[in-house]
Amino acid sequence: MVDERGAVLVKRADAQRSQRKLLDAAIEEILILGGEPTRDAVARRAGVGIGTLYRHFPDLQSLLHAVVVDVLDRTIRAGEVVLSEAATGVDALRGYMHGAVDAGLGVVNVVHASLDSAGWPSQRAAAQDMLNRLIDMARRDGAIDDGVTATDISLATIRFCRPLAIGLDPAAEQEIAHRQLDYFLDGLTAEPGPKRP
Amino acid sequence: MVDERGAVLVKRADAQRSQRKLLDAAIEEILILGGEPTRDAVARRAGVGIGTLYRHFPDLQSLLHAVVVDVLDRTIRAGEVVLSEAATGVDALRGYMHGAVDAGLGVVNVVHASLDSAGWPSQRAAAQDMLNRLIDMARRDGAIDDGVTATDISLATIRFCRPLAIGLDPAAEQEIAHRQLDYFLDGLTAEPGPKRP
Amino acid sequence: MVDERGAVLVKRADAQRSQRKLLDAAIEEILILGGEPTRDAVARRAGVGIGTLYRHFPDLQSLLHAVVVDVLDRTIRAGEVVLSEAATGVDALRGYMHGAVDAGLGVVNVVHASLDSAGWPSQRAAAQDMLNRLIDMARRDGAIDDGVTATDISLATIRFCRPLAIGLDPAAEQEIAHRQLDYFLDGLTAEPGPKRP
Amino acid sequence: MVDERGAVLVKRADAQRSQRKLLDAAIEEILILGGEPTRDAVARRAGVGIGTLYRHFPDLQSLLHAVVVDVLDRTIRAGEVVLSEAATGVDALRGYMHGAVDAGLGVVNVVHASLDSAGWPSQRAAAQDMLNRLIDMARRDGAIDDGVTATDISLATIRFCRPLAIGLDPAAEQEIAHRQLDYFLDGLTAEPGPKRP
DNA sequence: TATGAATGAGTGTTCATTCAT
DNA sequence: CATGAATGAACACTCATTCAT
Repeated sequence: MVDERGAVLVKRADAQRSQRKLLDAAIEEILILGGEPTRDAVARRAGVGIGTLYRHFPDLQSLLHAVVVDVLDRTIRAGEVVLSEAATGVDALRGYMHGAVDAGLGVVNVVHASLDSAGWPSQRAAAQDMLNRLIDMARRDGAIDDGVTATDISLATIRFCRPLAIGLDPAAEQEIAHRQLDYFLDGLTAEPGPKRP
Repeated sequence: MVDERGAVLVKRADAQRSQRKLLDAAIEEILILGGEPTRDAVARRAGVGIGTLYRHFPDLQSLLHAVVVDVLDRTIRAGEVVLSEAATGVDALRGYMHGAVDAGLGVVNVVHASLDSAGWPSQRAAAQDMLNRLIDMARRDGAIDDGVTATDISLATIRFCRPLAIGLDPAAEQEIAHRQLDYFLDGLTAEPGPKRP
Repeated sequence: MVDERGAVLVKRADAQRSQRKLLDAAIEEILILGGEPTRDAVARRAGVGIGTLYRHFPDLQSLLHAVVVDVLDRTIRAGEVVLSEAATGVDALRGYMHGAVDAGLGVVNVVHASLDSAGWPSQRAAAQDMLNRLIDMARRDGAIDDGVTATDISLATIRFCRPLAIGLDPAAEQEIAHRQLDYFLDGLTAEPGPKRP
Repeated sequence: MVDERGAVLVKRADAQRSQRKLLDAAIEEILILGGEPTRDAVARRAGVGIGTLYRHFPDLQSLLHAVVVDVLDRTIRAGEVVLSEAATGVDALRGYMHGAVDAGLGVVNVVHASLDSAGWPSQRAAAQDMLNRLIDMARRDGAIDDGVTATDISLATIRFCRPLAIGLDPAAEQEIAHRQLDYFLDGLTAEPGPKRP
């Protein structure tokens, strides 16, 4: 954290503060808007000039990318906690997915579309790894079917994190998502029923 | 259908044709864009002037409203068919929801957000009624829990009709939605498991 | 000028008036600025909205192109007059080039750079034709050397129409250009001297 | 060159190096751009911070001024060489003007516009003096008319150094300029023809 | 003194909406 | 009624300039 040129480090602190403010502002805007925010709005909410936003994130891609990385990081950390604390695999799975919905992972989805899938590789790998351990744990308990994959969890998490976009307030969105997720998890851990023809 | 003033009838036919063209154009644009289309694009696709669009749909609300009504009508009709043909309540429920996903009911969601919930009352009632009969049928079979409501079905249908917006092609979107919906329906018809704390 | 649909023709009159105003405004701005004008300035000077400018000239290219065509048209017409009225070939040549400087043909040059050379083909051909007749006439008089080409006249006209860009007022610019042009024409019609090594 | 405070001297050497780098960078940018460069581009090419540029040249004027002085200095030196080596006044005149075109004196013109004419007095005087000696020499040979002034040479040099701005590559620009300049010089040294009415 | 992050005014461009024809 | 030209507010982006480090 410390190198020989003190002045440079001080500068960086300033920039990091701006970046953090911009990131938080972007996330808030995305959650409020339910879509891609305007640059002006992000800068205004962050309390910095529009030029500062452009210095840190020269195009929309880089801003959205940073937002995704930020939210993924938090989600992965939450998943690790769940893994180390949950009594059973099912508990862990439930804990993780509900946690993701709570964490506002939905932000990821809003920005997902515009991003090249090749981005944020380390987060992607870390998430994949964590999910595999989650599923292994649940399988060892005999709780979930062999057909369930990490991708299933991943995509379902994305689905239940997305806003329904029918004008609901955030609280209602959350409540509905959790209720629907409970049914989904019931299905995941139940005897498989008849499938679609 | 016929009155004494021929000219007026001709006008009306013209207007209806314009309206139909605008509606179809709006739906196509929404499906292509995955979001709210520009007025110019809708008018251009419909092959009418922008002024004509504004005459028929003075504001965004009225256009989106008309689109929702149009799509809902088709969905309800599909639900009625399922109701009259399915052997069991569960079959009917599965048939309806998978059908909705296939039917691209997703269009409704895209436009849902901007609409006041008080709109399209007759379609809403009709849909509500149909869903109630669907649920009653399933309950009589003992297939679903008492806690499941028509609103659950409604909101879940919306959820599984939404695009994940992670850059998937439509075919993949559909496949994932159906797979996830199967798990959800399993959960709906299974013994309720542990819920979120 | 008249077709079966009156309404359309009336519309076009409006559009033509706007286009004319925009063209004149663009030329004035270019002459004042000595460079590419801002869209806002052109629209403001023309007394129309910025959107109107974009409707008529969706990009800078099309506006500059239209300006070039407009100015070229006037220059060619002036050249034709000179051709039909001048007593000798040298008079015609002098008359044409001084006339071009007076006419503010310089506008052409400012915008020349950004244009694909393939543009405005008919004006180009007409100008070429007129210049050839001008040169033939001067050659028949024995006034100019065989080495002088239409391209020489063309490029020299451009040169002497360009502003010196040293902060002179338009009147001084014109005076200097005419004075320098006189020397150049003297050289064109004189015995060729020693050339650059 | 040496005073008691070594540190200050070191600073000064640093500053001079920065100034030289900035000047060279500005000239390069102007030659590449064909117009006024952005400050960022100049600083980047010079390899210094934007703040350093502003320290040395607080406003555009001072930067452009320094560029002009720099280029004029070189041109005057070239003129002196021509004066001392040319056999005749006409040769000297031709040599000087063609040399200026070759030297890229055009840079001066690009920046001329924004400068108050009162700037760079010593260079101006030196140039004036040199041109006067050039003209005197040519007059003594009987080669040029009494009407030709130092200002004529000055302004004509500027004219033939300016890019035509019609998308030509630098080589073609140079060739055309030299060719046109030859005709101009022919005119300057010929019997005056009929002038513009 | 050198650096480069922050600022914000200015310009380019789109698009919803109005209105004359 | 249909048409599409005109309008201008909103948003995207650049770049000259200041100032904290």
